[in-house]
Order: sequence, then C-alpha cells, then structure tokens
Amino acid sequence: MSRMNVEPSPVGLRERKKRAMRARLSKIALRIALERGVSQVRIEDIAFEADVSPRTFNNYFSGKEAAIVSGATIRAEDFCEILSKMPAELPLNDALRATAIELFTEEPDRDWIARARLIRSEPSLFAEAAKADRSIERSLATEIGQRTGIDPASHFAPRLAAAVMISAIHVAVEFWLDSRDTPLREIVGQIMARLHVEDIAPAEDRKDYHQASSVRGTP
Amino acid sequence: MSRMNVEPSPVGLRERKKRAMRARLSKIALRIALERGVSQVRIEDIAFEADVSPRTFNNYFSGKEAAIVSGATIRAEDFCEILSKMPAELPLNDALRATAIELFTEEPDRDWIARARLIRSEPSLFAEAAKADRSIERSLATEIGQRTGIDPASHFAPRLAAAVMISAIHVAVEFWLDSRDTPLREIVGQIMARLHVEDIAPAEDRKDYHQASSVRGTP
DNA sequence: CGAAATATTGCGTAATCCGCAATATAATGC
DNA sequence: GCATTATATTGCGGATTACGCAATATTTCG
Repeated sequence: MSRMNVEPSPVGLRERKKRAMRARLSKIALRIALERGVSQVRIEDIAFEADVSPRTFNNYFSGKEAAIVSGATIRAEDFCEILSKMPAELPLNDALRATAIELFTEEPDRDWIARARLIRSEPSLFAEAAKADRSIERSLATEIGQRTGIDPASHFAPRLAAAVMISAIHVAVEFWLDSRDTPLREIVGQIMARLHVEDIAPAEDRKDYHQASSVRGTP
Repeated sequence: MSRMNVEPSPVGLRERKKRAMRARLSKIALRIALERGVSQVRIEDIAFEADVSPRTFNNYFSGKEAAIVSGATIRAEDFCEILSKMPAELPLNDALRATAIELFTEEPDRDWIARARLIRSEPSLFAEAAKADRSIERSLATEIGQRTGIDPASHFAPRLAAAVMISAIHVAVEFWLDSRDTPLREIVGQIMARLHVEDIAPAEDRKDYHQASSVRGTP
C-alpha cells in the first residue's frame, strides 16, 4: 500500500474519461428528450448512441432523469466555492448577491435553456433536480454558517438564508425563462436586491460558534 | 345527458370510499417504510395488507413513494384556502405570517412527524414531495397575485414571495425536527418574523392588474 | 513489460408501470 | 325494487428498469 489511496487529485486520464462519458451521456439524453419527449427516452437508445452498453449507462446514472438533469446543477455546485472566495469583510447580503450575479455573468447557452425549460415542464425531471438542490442547499447553509459565525445546528438563520437564496435563484431563472426580454443576470440582480439577508441572518444571532478553520479545502 | 356531469359536489359514497382507500394505502405504506426502510417496501405488500390487488394500488398511486409521501402535503394544500380567507385589508406580510401560524396551530401528530423525518432522510421521497410542493407554490403565487394586485405573469414579486414562504416553512419544519424543544408553531412564527415580504412584493409593483373577481370559488 | 486497479459488459432476477379487457360493485332513473 | 349506466377492481401481458455478480477489457503504475 505504498500508493496514495486518497485521490489522484488533479485529473488523471481515467477521471477525465469518466467525466467526458458522463457529459456525453447527458448530452445525448437531453437531445433525445427534446426530440421525442422524456417518456420516450430509452436507456437503450442513449447507450446505443454513446457506443456503450445499457449496463454501462447505469454505472454512470441511476436513471434517464438523472442523465437529462445532469449539468443543470453544475453551476449551482460552484456556488459555495464562489461564495467562500468572497472577501470575509463583505456583509453576507452583499456577498450572496455578488455570488449569485457572478454565477450568471455569462448568459446561459441554448442547451442549458432547453434543459431548464424541460425540467420545469416535466415533474419527473423537476423531482430529480430537487434532490440535487437539497444537497446544494445544505452545503450553502454550512458555508453561510462559517461566514457569519452562526452555527446551523443550533440556529435556523443560516439554513433560512440558504433556502431563500436557492429559491430566489429558481424564481429568477423561471421568470427569465417566461419572458426573455432582460438578461438573466439583471433579473438575478433585481431579485437579490429584494432579499434582505441581513435581516434573515443578522449578526445578533452570532454566538460562541467557531468552526475549525482547517476543515475546508486542503488544496 | 340530463345528468349533471360536472361534479357530485359534496361527497358521494363513492368519493368517500376512494379517499378512505387512499388514506389506508398511504398509512400502510408509511408504516412498512418505517419498519423496514423505504427500499424494502413492496407494492405487493401494501396491497396485500390493504386487501386489494397490486394493480389496484397503482390505480391510486403512481408508486410507493407517492403513497408514503401522500398526507404530508394535505396541510400545505389548505394554505391557499386559509390565505384567501384572510381579511383583504391585512398587509400581505401579516396575512402570510398568520396563515403560516394557523397551519401549525395544532402540533403535528406522530405519523406526520415520522413521515416528515423519513422524507428528509430519503432522497426518493424528497423528490416526490418536491413535485407536490411545486404545484402548491404556483397556487400560492396566484393567490398572492390576487391579493396584492400584482400580476404573476409580468412581475416576479408574487412568485418570489410564494417561493420564499414555502422555503421558510420547510426550514421551520426541518429545524424543529432537529431540536424538538420548542413548539413548531413558535418556530414558524420566529422564522416568519424574519421575512419581510412587503419588501419582496411591495405595493409599488402594483400595476393595472385586476383579476376577474368571479373566477374563484364558485361554491 | 507485468501486476494491480478500475471500467465495461452480459446475464439473470426482481420490481415496476401501464394498457386492455373482463368482472364486480355502486349510483341513478323509472 | 329493478334495470341501466357509471365506475372500480382485478388479472394478464409486455416493456422498461435497477442492480448484483462474475467475466473480460482497459488503464495505471512500478
């Protein structure tokens, strides 16, 4: 066991191929879903077009819905990372708004838009996406807890702030999808301006809560 | 066709039996899920205990997850009704807070609590519940639009208020589930006090939007 | 190159979803 | 109450899926 078992940290060829396969399967799944409708997507078809066996598809995704939705959450996973890099002296409210806006600096591409619409029109896809959102929300709550010094385990404030943030972004995207006359980033900005997160997670809630500063990252 | 085809409005025997069957199946599904874990629930088992065929189960629910989750959303469907009965002169913020508190005046019973926990521990159940939440959120947005005179189709404010409300309730329930030392209704009250919905959906957004007042109800 | 780790695949089993048609039960009109 | 109609229940069958297991192929590392 002389070998490092922890992680081939950066990106080995193996990891790259895996990611490429996931992306390929997801892309094919989305295309077929757009062409024929979600209910007419067969795992067999996706696998065939990707030149793999159906069994292999199931090694990558737990179902066709997961494959179609995958990629919609990639941006959202960046969320915590962007937030954690915001200067610590920035008030939470500003940090969150800046993070949200930064997430949408570049306007979404056609695939992203099509997928976002599809997710909102198909309950099975919406349900699948909700699972991913939940884990994101938890991460975000932890991150907000770190930043504000409020323990998410003993106060609801960080959780509330996180949940409200995710909701706000969803509303922004959905509203933008309905009437595409304004850049998404502006919609996000407008909506974030309505949320006074300082009120939701005020400094007064801060107790003697200090997170071990060495936990995160290990870059 | 002399018969009224619209609705056997109040409750015929047929409708009552259907509801009873749904409740029975749901109750059994929940119990088995709690006993053995969600993955070990077989539709066959539920149907057997309910003295119906497995095929009949599928006439009532699209899957075991739907059966287990059913009942968690009953309260939430009352939401719009309670809100719509709030005096029109009450500011939105107060109306929403009062509605949320009224929803939880009586402390949840054991089954409700167990189900709420289960939903939050099993992604497949969470996903199923999310589908129901979405429709509730849309209804709520419409209701808020009516009350505030802001068209949800042309302004994001009602949607944002609705989404934030639902999120807040979820956070309240989840936080309460974690540490049961305070009545749920108080947690809900505390959290609602943090949300300034007037800022989220302010009167200034009101445009020349009037809903046909005869649309609702027809009791 | 050789060995170990990992990925891909085929196969088999259990479970599910759902349409269809037959049967049973309830609701309505007379 | 009885006949008719509407609805519910059920069995059957086909299509799809989830997933463990073991065999095979590929990649990685020394």
